[in-house]
Amino acid sequence: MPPKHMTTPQRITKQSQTRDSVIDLMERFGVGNAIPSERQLSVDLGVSRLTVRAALDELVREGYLVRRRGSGTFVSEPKIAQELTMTSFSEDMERRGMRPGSKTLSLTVTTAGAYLGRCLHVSPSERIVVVKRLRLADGEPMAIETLHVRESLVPGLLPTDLEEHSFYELLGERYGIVTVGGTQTIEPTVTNEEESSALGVPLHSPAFLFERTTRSESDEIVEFVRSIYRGDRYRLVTELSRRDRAGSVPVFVLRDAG
Amino acid sequence: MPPKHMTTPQRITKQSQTRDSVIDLMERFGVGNAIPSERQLSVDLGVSRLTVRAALDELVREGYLVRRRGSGTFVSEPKIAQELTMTSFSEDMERRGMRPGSKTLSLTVTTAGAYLGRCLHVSPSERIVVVKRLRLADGEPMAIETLHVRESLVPGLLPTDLEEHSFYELLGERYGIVTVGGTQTIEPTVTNEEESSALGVPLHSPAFLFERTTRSESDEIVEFVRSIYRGDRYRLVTELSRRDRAGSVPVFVLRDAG
DNA sequence: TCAACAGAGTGGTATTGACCACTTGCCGCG
DNA sequence: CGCGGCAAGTGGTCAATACCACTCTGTTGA
Repeated sequence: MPPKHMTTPQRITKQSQTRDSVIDLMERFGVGNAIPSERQLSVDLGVSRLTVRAALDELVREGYLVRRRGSGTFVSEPKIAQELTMTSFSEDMERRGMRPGSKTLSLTVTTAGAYLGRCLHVSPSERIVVVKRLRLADGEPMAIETLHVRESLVPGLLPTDLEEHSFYELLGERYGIVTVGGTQTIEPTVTNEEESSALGVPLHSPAFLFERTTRSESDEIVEFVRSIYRGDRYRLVTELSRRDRAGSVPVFVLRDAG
Repeated sequence: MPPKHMTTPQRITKQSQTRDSVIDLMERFGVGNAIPSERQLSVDLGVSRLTVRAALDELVREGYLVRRRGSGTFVSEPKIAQELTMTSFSEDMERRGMRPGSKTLSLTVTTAGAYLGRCLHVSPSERIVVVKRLRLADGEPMAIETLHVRESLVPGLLPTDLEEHSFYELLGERYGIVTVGGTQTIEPTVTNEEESSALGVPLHSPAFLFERTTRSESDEIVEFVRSIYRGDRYRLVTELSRRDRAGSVPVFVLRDAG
């Protein structure tokens, strides 16, 4: 049964190959140094300068490179911040050079009910797996994550599975579900008794409330996640610009303790 | 005395002219309809197709247009949300179709001190104007804004000035200071007694704390603003995507009351 | 010795031309 | 009447080329 609607979300284009080559070069040249000029890259990689520019444009937008007109294109400081994009807690922590941890507080199965049913686009009577996890960075509690997913999507899911793997890895490797996008909302909130004791912060401490729904390739809702992030350890940082051409990407910054 | 370092932040390029033309067309064709094809635009506007594409790329990134391969480029739903970019409260409210308001709570002059001096890149003994304003939308309090700016930059600033004009308009028109960018951080917090009574919310209500420093053309720090936004009326919304090419721009959404 | 200048190199913008993959709707065949 | 396929039109990608404005550096002249 061939897929009727074959989407090619990750087509191999010269631009994406160029992007990857440039990323290699960035590591080789190191932070603060200039990479070869656009014209040079276009010769070396055998693509047109336009293609090189398109690839560099991306990397500049994502903050990996800085252009200086008349001077060159330079590798920028590595961000100690998480882009506010589709990354898992585990991936994020590894990028920061910290040891990610996950402690499953509970794993229960209930029916969706009205609110969850609407979030997940399923019948209110659908059986839903609810997993509550404590997220750790170098052993310190950083966030509480409550995951909601249809039981039929992840049969046989065990609490220990989630302690060793990223949930997105599990979805992709064991269940063959590829996530492609989602919507996330962020609000300020305060911790309740349960959250305070789990996170080790005073009662009613300021915190970020993240709510995220994730979609699969076939545009189905895969999960609904509700996360509480410690407000004393995280902040959002945005570079602003007037009538900007590039479009800055906010980053989610983990602060130093104390 | 000619400026030694003449920057041209807003050069007139064919791309920007094309952008403006397309914005006109968008309004003429209306939401949901397709604008002329890239090839057609390139003929009509007398520019190359790549130039058209570059202009459309921007508008797509900013969410005004949606491309459908093989079909056309369509005007997307107007966002009821504020991009997390360099816009003033007044501009933002007008775009939402609400009546912006501003009530100056206090205007004092002090010395910068250690912390403010660092934020504004001035001596701790520098004289600083501190303005505390209540921001209203259709008469309802939405945020408290505390503005810090060097007195020497804005001589003769009056409380009433700020009730009738956007501060950025004042800076540009009366003082000849053009702002070009800045950095903004966002944290969760709770309201104190003063903030609660001014905003009309219970004590210790969740709120967003925005801190923003703004730079001028000559790369000097112009202002430092600390704002408290009601957490029950605002939320941040982000569209997520895996390995996205476009880079999604988070938006700051004003929720319905109640 | 030092300042001013010229040139090479860089990113920024723009054009023209071409091919591919996809969507859509029309037309003709069964 | 219904269905399939074909063709036109669309956005997506890429090449080769040209010129501009800016930065930096090395040379030259005072």
